[in-house]
Amino acid sequence: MRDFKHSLPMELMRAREAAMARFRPMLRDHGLTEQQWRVIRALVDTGGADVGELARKSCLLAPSLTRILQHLESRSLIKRTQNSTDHRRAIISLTARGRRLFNKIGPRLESLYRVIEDEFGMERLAALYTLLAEFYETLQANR
Amino acid sequence: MRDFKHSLPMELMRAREAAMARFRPMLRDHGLTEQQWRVIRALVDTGGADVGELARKSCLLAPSLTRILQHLESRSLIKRTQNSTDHRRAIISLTARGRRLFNKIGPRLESLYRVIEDEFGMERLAALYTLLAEFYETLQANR
DNA sequence: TGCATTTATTTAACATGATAAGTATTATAG
DNA sequence: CTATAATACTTATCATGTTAAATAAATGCA
Repeated sequence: MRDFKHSLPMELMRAREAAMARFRPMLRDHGLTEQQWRVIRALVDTGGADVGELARKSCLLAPSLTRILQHLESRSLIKRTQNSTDHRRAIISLTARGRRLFNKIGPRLESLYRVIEDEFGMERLAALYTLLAEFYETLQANR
Repeated sequence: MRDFKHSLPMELMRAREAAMARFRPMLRDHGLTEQQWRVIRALVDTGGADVGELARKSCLLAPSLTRILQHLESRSLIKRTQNSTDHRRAIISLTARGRRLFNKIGPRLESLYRVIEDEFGMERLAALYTLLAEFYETLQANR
């Protein structure tokens, strides 16, 4: 059998964890988990979206997102607006406080990311991005 | 700011999830989570190890591993043997039942893995492995 | 030897991951 | 127009992720 060390899901996880270990402490200093941050960032990107779109953009399962939104709402970082044409959907958007938090954290995470770019090199990083995107597309196409 | 879609941790996660989606149903059919399977596989690889070594080999945090071992022990898939020289460490190993389960599932997962090899191509897969390992090493080295 | 320190593992507490089931709203066939 | 199916979330349940603290055994040093 193929060596255990060469399990692709494990390698993907280890690489991801090595990167997240750089980012997580700063998020934690601001009382955010990485998942909560993904939601906030998706809301900045979209300027407001329903739960389904948010789930796709932030790569979260619907039940997880439901809990995270409840949490963020209790901290007044997001707000819900009823969609007038479809009452099943609620449009989620950032509050002013949520935007302020994003503006404070975003640049700091960017600079941490640049350190990684410097260490690993832009070319290899780009190559990695390409392979990952191709891998994902291949597996989705034949699903 | 860099496009949200190009967040490396997200891309790593998406690629991993695409792969795991192929494997998870079969594990589930046998009542195993992916993490439980990683532990079983690490035990086959090592032929028995203490909790610390298992945590490293299976990429699990110690608290998670503690719970998983309790679970696997209750299903009689693993057993604990006291280390006579160091009473803090218990050596974990598979039971006969655990080995039988591994022998049943292992080959089926292997064949699923070969499908991915065929779809994505051995060369690109090897390139991906290499980049992932280099990325991990780079980030660990400068930690 | 005796005691502070380190190491190995477990507990605790809270957040998320994964699957199934429930609820409310909208779309659709007849 | 209405019963039915599909859609969009939410709840429920169990397992794991993450951090901090607790416990117990082994080590190191005065």
